[in-house]
Amino acid sequence: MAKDKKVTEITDMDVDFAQWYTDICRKAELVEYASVKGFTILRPYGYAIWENIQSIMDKEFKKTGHQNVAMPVLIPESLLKKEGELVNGFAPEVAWVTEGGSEKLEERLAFRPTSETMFCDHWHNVLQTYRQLPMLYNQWCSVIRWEKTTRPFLRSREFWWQEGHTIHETAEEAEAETQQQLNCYADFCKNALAMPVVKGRKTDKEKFAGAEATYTIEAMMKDHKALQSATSHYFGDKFSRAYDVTYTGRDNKLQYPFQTSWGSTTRLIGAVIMTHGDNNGLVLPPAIAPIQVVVLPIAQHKEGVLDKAAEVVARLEKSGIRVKGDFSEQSAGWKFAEWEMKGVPLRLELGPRDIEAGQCVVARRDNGEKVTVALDELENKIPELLSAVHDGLYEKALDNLNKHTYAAATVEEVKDVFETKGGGFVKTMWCGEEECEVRMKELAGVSSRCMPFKQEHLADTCPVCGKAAKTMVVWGIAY
RNA sequence: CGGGGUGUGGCGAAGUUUGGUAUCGCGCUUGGUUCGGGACCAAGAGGCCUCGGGUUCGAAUCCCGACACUCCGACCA
Repeated sequence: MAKDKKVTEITDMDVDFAQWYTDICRKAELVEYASVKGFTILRPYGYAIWENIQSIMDKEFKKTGHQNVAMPVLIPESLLKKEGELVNGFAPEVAWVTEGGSEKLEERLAFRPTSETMFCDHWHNVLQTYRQLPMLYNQWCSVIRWEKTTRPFLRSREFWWQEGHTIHETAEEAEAETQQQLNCYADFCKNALAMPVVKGRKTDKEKFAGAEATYTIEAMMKDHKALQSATSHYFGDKFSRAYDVTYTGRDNKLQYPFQTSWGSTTRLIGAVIMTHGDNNGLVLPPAIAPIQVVVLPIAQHKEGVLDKAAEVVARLEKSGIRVKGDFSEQSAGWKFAEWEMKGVPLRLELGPRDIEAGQCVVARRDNGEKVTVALDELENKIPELLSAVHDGLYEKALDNLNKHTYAAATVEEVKDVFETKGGGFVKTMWCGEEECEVRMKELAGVSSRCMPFKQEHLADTCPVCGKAAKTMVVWGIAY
């Protein structure tokens, strides 16, 4: 294997990408399997990543006027069934409660797979006047969907997420909210996760059950597969009508509000693993890394080393950096490998020679580069280096996305990308017919990821049927 | 849900074909020597062999069943 392979606990990604992914999830101590199939335990290190994601995102939501609420976990069957499309979409994966204590329940209760119905029921009760609009709600919770095959973070029967639900006076306002939140996600991916995404609209076939329009951000993983990383839905007044959510409008007439919902999940952690990870393990963007800098004393038995290292930790902590000193008895080499596997962005080495020279060695996790930093300048240099790691990660991810995005004019060309070029995103024109979308899946094995907002005119005709093309679609193999 | 693979101390495996006292490496504990890329020596601890039935004097091993994990499809955040 390559010389830079230093962690042997992790299967190489080029040998077995799926195994590599699972190895990271387990060996970096992010998750552990629970005793029920498809349920996972988020361990302290994994949960800390999620907490960082939550705290950054939550602040963004609040900046635009959203408020957090908590809805019940159980939904009565009758309530869930009021909107036909949503029920049909989720029916195969709903888990039910049928007993309470020793009593059989009169009516089955669904574990929430998503909470549109609960929000609508609540709004039905509390909404009176246009003066209360818009209502901009969000909740952080877990939901249950009885998936058939499961993988940590990517697909599990319970997952943690945030679901935003809003109602508005006008369709335009609701549409704008949908776009605003999609952009919020895309910005988050870029600024916090160092992950570029393609923004676009889902085709009718791929959109959320019951939505009028679904918008998505799609990211490309290191194996060139697509990962839907967040979605934002516009519902029109469909749910309002189904759940009888009404208010008295400015015209003193009864009106139905226009609704949106938008969500992102712990899947984002899976996205980070597969966007930045390497053969030595996890690589975390600094913004969400539970530990941004690990301080490793070298020859720590020697006089003064541990004291100096503790001093460095305290100074960095004081300047607001998430820092940990590893003063355990393990050898230096072992610690290097361990913290590399856990994806810590910066490693700060401090040995007797450094102390004498008034400096330390800082190694970047993203590219392995080592630089010598004067101890006096730590408070300035460490944030600079963290920011450099972020940029380095983003550049690399963007390069991966660009290098594996193709344009195709025929079905054969689409197939060729997946058969000989190792896959990626393929842009083609499309007539807009679902029949052609299905046919593309049959012929080339790809599904439509989205119709990007950034449209290009690649050709005049649909590569499947040859009729006049309406829009450009991006195809890929999805997780 | 269809098709493969796997299940043995915390982790990774050998043993299963041909039934006969449960093995190895890592990790863990204690002591010592080490310490700038996964150190070494010594002594220890730890296992209803995934679970449930069956066959047998005797089952990790053979038979039946269940469950879990995993990979490839279909479905989905």
